[in-house]
Amino acid sequence: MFTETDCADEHCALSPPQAAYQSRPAKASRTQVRCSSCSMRSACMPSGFSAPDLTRFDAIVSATRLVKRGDALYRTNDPFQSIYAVRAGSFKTVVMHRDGREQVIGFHLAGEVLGLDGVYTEHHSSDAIALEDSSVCIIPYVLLEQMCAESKALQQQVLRTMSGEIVRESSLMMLLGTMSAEQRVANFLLNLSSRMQARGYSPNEFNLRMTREEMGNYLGMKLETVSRMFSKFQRDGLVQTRGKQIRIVDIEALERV
Amino acid sequence: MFTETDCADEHCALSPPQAAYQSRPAKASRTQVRCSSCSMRSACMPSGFSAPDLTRFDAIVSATRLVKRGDALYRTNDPFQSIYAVRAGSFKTVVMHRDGREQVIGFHLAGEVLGLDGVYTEHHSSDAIALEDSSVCIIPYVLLEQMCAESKALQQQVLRTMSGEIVRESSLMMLLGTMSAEQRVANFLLNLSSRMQARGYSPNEFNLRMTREEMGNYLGMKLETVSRMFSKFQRDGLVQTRGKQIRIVDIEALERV
DNA sequence: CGCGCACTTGAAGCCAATCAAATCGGGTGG
DNA sequence: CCACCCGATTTGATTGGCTTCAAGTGCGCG
Repeated sequence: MFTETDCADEHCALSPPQAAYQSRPAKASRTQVRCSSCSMRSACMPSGFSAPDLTRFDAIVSATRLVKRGDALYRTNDPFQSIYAVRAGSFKTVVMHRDGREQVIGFHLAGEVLGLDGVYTEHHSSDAIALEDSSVCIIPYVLLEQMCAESKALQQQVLRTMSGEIVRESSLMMLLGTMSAEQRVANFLLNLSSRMQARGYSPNEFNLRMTREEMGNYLGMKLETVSRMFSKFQRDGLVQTRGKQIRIVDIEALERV
Repeated sequence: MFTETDCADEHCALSPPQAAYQSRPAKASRTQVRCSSCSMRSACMPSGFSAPDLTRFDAIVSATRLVKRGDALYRTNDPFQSIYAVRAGSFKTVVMHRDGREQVIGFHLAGEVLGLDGVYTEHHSSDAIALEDSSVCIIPYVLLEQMCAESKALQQQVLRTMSGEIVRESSLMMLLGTMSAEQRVANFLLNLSSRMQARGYSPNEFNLRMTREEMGNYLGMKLETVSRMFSKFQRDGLVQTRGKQIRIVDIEALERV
């Protein structure tokens, strides 16, 4: 929900280099962006918004921010002020263990929301790192809260989004708690595939924006194991990979794993 | 948040058997219960509620329901109508894999909320099973939504609760993704310990309400492994166990694991 | 061109799962 | 009250899957 994109870019790096990327702390750009004309809108705001709702919402989402590959949108313990919608690019969110090991909580594509973890304590409890040069819409939380009191549709949407995050995390726990390495990787690819499809890309062929290690940190396994599973799927004719390029050859077989 | 208990019972089974337990689908009892006089209130509604807020909230939480040990409060795909606050007793929430393996998503003690997963699709995405004879406060979601539009404090509280659930699940993912069996069990005991303490019980000595298998399904391991870790901690003088009774002897050592 | 980083692949080791058996404990019926 | 039963738990022996360690390859970029 809540994203805006006026550029129909390739969901990879930001399309034209309209401005030099800023380093943190970055000033947000105030170029007029509009949800009403955003190409991510269908992914971002699943219907139900009336025209006046949309107009009001446009008003509070007046800024965007560019985040360079590898940079943080926010970090653990940063004070919570806004949630973000990915306009273009992609992010990972990560929680760190004291010993340095990290668990990737999620990968976030264009049209998805980031930062809801901060509502609880008013501080973020994870790091959000850009996997590529990316841009986000900034949604100041106090304004969102305020608008929720005024618009029933928006309130419902916010609650639904939060609940969706809870459900998403539940199924990741299922994956981490009960599945074999092979099943985890298959599951991961299928999940990415359907999300790519929902964004209008081919579900069978796309680019992985994260490293094997990041996938491993997401799936609860080592990068070598991820690599081995990719090789195995390739041997068995389920996928074809070349580095970060992936082509899903036999989606049904992948589902049966 | 949102629990009520007028009986200061032993956080285990329901205190006096005031009524025969009903089987599902159960009619909710309409005995007058009040958040304002609820012993779980501090755990349930972390301050910030004005007197009028509280009164209004009392009005929508007018019913409770008894759930017998082993029975479901709701099941996956049940239509979502209410969220629940545990008044007395305890629950597990579970998601099932197609092959029958199950992942326990959480254990819920008195004063904790259940059912937020249902907001997303208007159907529950997990089963909630009572670990012992328990009772819950029923909070009809449509009324809650409505009241959220009227009370800023309540709206904030609901959003915070949801966010808290997201954060809680994140740290469980961290556990499942990165920790050894030993660390998982230690972590689990410490977590329970602090929650018992928050409820006014001894943090060092309490009853485990779930079986070894349920702990294993929560921690992503087999019941035998859970048992072995308990034995190991006992050998090393960190805890003493006798069946479901547990006494934490060396909490610092447990934290260092 | 060559450096560094990401990735692949092989071999060995280890932790947790599996299989198996014994014990405990609570509840029941004789 | 006691014998018995069944589920829960503990413990041991073995297996297997994933990690660890190590070496080598591929590739983008300065």
